[in-house]
Amino acid sequence: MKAGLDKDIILKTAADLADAEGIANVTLKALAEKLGVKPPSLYKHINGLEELNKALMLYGWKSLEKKVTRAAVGKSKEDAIRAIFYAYRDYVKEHPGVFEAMQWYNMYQSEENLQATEEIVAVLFQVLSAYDLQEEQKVHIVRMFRVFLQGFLMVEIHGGFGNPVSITESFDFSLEILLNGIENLTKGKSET
Amino acid sequence: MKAGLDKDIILKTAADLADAEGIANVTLKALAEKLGVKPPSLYKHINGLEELNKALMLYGWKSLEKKVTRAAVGKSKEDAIRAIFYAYRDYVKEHPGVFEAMQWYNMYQSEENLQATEEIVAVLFQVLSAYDLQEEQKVHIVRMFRVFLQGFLMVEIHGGFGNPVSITESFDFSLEILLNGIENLTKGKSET
DNA sequence: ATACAATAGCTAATATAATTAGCCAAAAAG
DNA sequence: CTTTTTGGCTAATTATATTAGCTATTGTAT
Repeated sequence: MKAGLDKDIILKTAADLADAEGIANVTLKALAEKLGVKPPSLYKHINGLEELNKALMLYGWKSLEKKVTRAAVGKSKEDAIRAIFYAYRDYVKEHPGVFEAMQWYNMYQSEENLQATEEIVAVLFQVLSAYDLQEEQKVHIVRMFRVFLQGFLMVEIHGGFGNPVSITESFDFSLEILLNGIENLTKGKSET
Repeated sequence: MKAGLDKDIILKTAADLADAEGIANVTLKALAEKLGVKPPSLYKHINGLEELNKALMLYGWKSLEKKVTRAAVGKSKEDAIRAIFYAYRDYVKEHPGVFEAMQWYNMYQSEENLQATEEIVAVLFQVLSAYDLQEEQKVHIVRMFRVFLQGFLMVEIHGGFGNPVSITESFDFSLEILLNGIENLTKGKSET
């Protein structure tokens, strides 16, 4: 019997599985079972687990980029940045497993990865263009945003914050410090 | 023939292997080979790969804590924080594989992990005690430091920064923004 | 409609790594 | 010197990924 699979269905199912059980539990065995086929059948559509995970990573960056871009439409400066941060966090809470895949492949420097994140970096640069900043400063800021978001959300989705203090408040608190930092950069300039 | 292994030797060897080849390549097969024994022999000293990785994680947090604490001795406020950040980054560059293990297990919320990181969190709180801050603010700040360092270093050791702009400058830039943010918190207070 | 090509599933087999069972010699303890 | 414990081993088991090769179904062109 033909199950009518294709790469897209497999990817979506893998994404669901990852979100529900964690990326470590996305095995070809489990995936095949969920799809009602035997593991070798998957090879007619994908080239193995490695490729599947990469596809998941790319899929994740694309959806995240879409969501983040939409969130920033019609907003500028701090409002835009806040919207982007919240959208990012929302996405990760909805898709923790896909985010894990994004991080996992992030660990290996690769052309694919750079391309996958290129779009989202471009959105950030665009927002930063409203500030009076040097190019290098923008690079630093984008990097700072990136590592903050990745670090924070990675810890959050794995329940790594032990303290009872509100995690959302920590997120907001940190975000305001970062925004303030940017604000002060431009202020410092005009005062000389 | 008895090879004279013990848990400590195994751990150190695993740490070296992790630093040289990445945590994903720390297999019992590779480790056994490096130690000149067969894989099953390792089970006389450790309870499997899972436990070994946990031990590696704990070992990492302990050494990091030692290094970080030493770096902060005799310094206060911003100087202490800068010293801690640099020490942290140094440690990770020296022991990227062990750091991966620390992060990996960080992904699973666990009592062990909370205990392992407790010491280092305590050091940070101690440094922050020199500032006029509320307890909740301190928690936010420690979280912010933590996720920034973890995020930044994870990306850095995996070569994830594509841009030619200096990574050290980005690190310093971000650090100053965080320090500035704390400074402003206390300023805001005294002005009311 | 019918032949035929391509596709998408399958079973069986192979490879790698972790782990367990159970043996045996070396070391340590009395 | 005997006995016990320990730390290595080989052999077997499990789990997953992957490959090889078979076959039925689907789609297509005459």
